Amino acid sequence: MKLHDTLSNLEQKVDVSKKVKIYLCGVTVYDESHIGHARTIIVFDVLRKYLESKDIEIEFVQNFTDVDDKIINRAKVENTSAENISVKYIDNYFKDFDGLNVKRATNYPKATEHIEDIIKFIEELIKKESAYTSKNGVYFSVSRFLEYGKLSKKKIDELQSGSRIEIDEEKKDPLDFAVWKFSDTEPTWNSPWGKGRPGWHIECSAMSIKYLGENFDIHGGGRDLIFPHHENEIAQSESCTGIQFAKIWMHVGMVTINGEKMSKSIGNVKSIKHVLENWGSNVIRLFCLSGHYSKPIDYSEELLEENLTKWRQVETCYYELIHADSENSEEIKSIIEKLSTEFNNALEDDLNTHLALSAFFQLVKETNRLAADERLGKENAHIIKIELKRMLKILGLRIPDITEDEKQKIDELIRNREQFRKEKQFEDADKIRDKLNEMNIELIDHREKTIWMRKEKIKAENQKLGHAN
RNA sequence: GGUACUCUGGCAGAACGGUUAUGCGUGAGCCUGCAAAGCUUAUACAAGGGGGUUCGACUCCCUCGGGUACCUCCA
Repeated sequence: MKLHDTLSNLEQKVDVSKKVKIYLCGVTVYDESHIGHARTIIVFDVLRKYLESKDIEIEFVQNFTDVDDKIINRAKVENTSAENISVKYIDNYFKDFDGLNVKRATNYPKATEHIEDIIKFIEELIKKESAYTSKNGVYFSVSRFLEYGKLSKKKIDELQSGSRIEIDEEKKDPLDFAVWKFSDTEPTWNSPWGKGRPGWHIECSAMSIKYLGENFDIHGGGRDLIFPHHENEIAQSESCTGIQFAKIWMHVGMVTINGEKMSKSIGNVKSIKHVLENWGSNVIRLFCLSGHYSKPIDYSEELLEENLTKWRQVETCYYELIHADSENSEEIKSIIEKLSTEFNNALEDDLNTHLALSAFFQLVKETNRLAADERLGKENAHIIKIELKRMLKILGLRIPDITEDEKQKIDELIRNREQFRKEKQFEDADKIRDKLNEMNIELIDHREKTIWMRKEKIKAENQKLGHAN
């Protein structure tokens, strides 16, 4: 598998001959997660699920930044402790991302639980004269790391001239950044240099190296983290270990609204809770995977509706497969193999989820075509179902199981309806159909038989219908 | 101002130096008691502008222009 590496600006092969170690910069837990976070995390979820589908072992570490000025400020506003805030939003995080069907990471290290590791890391930096103590804290000395700027392709002198950073007289160089900030307001920890708390960048260096080693496979996050966060991580880590930090840097594009980045200050943030309630995880995942991960994607109701239409096709396909009982009439294996290969090749080539989805939808279409023609045989359906399920799993899409009880009830209602239809008592037949619709069961009348499917309830769709009426 | 990315049909969006996918939408039709869903089929002068390289460029190069992001916290 190849991935585009921000550092080298080239596609790099992922070494899958042994366990693949991935570190993803998670969220700062001071507020609800939004669709932008969702995109990044869903992209990595697919990366991981794809590799795992090939029986490659993955170690996936994603941090929680649970000590930060924003958390502290929020705590002040809500008149509570920083800890309460972070606990609340970590809880919230899992609600959101379990809802989005994101597989849990191997480990979710928190900054506050790794203060000792961070202190050790800083000690090492000081020993190597890459960091120094000043009045306000311990700073990383950018000038000591000659390759500073290599990730973001920035030149140090240009950074300085264009710098909007307030000049701190205590810093040797305006570009130097804090690895430890002195402070007396809680939360604080004791350190050899004084009471305070860690800077933001240092936690990721310390924790990624602790769990994944000094040189691991993939480090990722949103594009907006390239500078300064990831640039600083490289500087700290490579200064400390003397060897290459992450092998591949993978960055996910922003989610925009009307072409603008989502941000609190513009007030255009869409929370995961909100979109999950209105559209459900399948539609959101399709939306997030609809373009190449490295490019921006624009959030709009129209696009979500488009993805809802597609999702309905997938549901139809799935239920057609379940109900298939015609004679096999054509050779299906070769086309499945072809689409399966296309799907894999797309993902192998820099995780091209858009092309992978093309292959996936071709499989869906092909199935629905056979079913419409009453040519979907049981054996063929079985073969298709295996492949469809594989793709669904990698994409993280899910169709809820239906219980035997429910099935029997539905089948009985359908039999009753068939009887009414035979007797041309259409009003009674339609009543049954309405009743099933209320249960979110939709009927598909083929020439020879009627099958049913359970439609996912999508609030946004119902609202739209409500408006139309 | 600097840096990076980006500019494809009504919309979304890929690949490729030589037939421009795929999906949505739209039109027509099929199926149906009706509907829904689905299917079939049709549909798009498509590549920001201008140069250049080439037998041939959407694809490579130059140039001008637009957009977005980052340069401060941000997924």
